[in-house]
Amino acid sequence: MSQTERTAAGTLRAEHAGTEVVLAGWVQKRRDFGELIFVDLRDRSGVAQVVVDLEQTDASVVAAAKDVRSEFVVRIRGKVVERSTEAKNPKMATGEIEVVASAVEILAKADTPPFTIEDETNASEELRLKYRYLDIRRQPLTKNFILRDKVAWQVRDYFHRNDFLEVETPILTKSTPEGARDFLVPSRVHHGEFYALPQSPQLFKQLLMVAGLERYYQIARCFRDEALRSDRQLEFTQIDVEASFIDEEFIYALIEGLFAEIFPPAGIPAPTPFPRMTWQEAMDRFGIDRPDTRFGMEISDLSSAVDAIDFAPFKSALAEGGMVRGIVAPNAANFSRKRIDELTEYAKVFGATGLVWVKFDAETGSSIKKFLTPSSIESLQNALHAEQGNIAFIVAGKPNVVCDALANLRLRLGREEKLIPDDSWNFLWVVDFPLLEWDEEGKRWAARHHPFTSPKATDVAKLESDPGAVNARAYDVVLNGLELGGGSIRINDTNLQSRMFEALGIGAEEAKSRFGFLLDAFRFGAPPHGGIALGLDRMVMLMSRSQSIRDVIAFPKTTRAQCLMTEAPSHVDDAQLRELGIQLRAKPE
RNA sequence: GGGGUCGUAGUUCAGUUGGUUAGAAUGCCGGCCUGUCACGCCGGAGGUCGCGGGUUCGAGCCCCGUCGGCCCCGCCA
Repeated sequence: MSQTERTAAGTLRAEHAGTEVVLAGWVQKRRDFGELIFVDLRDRSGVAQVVVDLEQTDASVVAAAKDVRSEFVVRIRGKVVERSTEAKNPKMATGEIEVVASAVEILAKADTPPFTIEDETNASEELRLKYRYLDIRRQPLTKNFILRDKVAWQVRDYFHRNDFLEVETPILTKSTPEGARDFLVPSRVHHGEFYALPQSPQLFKQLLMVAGLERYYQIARCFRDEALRSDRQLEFTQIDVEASFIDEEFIYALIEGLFAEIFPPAGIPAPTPFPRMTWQEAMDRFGIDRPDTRFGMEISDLSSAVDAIDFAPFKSALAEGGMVRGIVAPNAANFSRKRIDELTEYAKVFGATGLVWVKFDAETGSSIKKFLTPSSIESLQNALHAEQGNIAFIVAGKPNVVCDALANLRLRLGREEKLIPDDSWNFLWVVDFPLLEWDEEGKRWAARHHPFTSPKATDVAKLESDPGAVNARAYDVVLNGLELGGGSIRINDTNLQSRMFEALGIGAEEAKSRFGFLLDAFRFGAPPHGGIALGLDRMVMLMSRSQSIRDVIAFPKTTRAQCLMTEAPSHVDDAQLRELGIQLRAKPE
């Protein structure tokens, strides 16, 4: 048999009947009837049934098929035949046909796999991660990587057509303590000094604009030494984009154009232009900067409606500059005391001190019933736009706690009450982010996006007088409440950049030591520029309907930041450490 | 750093108030079988109950610690 001649098993259809094919792949399953043996053969494209029949071939072929076991690697020559009507299997893509074998060759034997290689395996994720190469043999994962490749290809094609250059930026670079924790790499040549792995190619892509490349993109690996989640890994991939002589509208149109090409083939319509919402509106209506607009249950402000309610937590929240806000769910009857208690615990996770509830029905039940009067109930109901039979949940406290708790309650209730329509996809631009946010711990203003984000021209004057009121030329693109990416128009004026650093409490010296190379570059003619970075992993996760980012990354880490297959991270030889000038010290405490 | 949850044949799980020999399904191995595709039938092998300590006459079960998977808060955008 030829070593390379092959037909993809999963592509065989009735129209191929009569052709002679060579299949090579893994044995999905053997069904042995003695002198008649069925072998399901799997390759990357799918599975096809092979028949080894003593009536149609000689005994040596049947004997070879007898030796075959699950996951053996085999090469089979045979003829594609259409199955008889009763023998067709509508559950298989290749179920119209089968391959009658004339030769069976075992290319490699295999131990019994630790879990069954089937679409619906019940193996634990722990086991699947240890034997990741076996997990990827399963069609659902194989398909994810085929999809990921397709998306990456479409991205490159799209940006290429739009005159963007893909440029690689360093993996070994300079630590910039702002933002996430850096991964550090010790320098052998320079004892005591370290490279950092990039959290994103941010500074490099701006330098490429100064370099005059005008339009840059990169499918770039990024590294952040932070806690892992179902949608976060230590290393992840961004579609990183930057362009010169452009404005926000260019970015919106560019990304909408990209999404309109890559999402619809995955069954996700992306009608353009996408709606836009200001950050303030998102926070007021949804309590979060990445609202899921697939359902209502919007947040209502109750600050004046609770004026007449003599309930101490409301009074103190408002007196201390906080807020009282609430959301309304239908079907108050669905909410038992037990369930309300669970929701209260849930609200506390986000820092709420309590959760007030009010059922608007014949005899208004409420956790604060003794503080309510008919008129205060009426004003609450009006402010909440609640109807009879509804239940309201109210949180009082600091603005960020109230928003956080209500936003998460809303999402949970939306899911539990089945208010989120299936197969609905809402793209959204969130715009007009604040430039700065107050860092309570550091007692200073911090950049919400990063220090190179441009303030809105109309707000520049307030940079010193009222930093919190300055809006940024920053934007996020959101799908169904998940942030797909974000970016900004950058500062290209050295004077404005200095004022920004000052607002951030970064002195000239510090700015020079940390970002000197960028500031130097900007003195030599920086074009107006801006860009965006999109989370490729999250996009593929949504397109593949995966529940976890791990399902779209070939070799992911566990939530404890380990690779169960390679057992990384691991100890290294003392000799390696010595060469790097590194001595380990005891863990603190 | 914190909270929750899980850990028992290869795998997925059951295992009563602490009780004598830890079960099931599936997979695996052997035999039979010419139309299966969750093949069927007969037979068989397979256990450090995550790990370490403790309580007890006796621990899979109770207590303490520890390791690991997942989810969440903090963190991260």
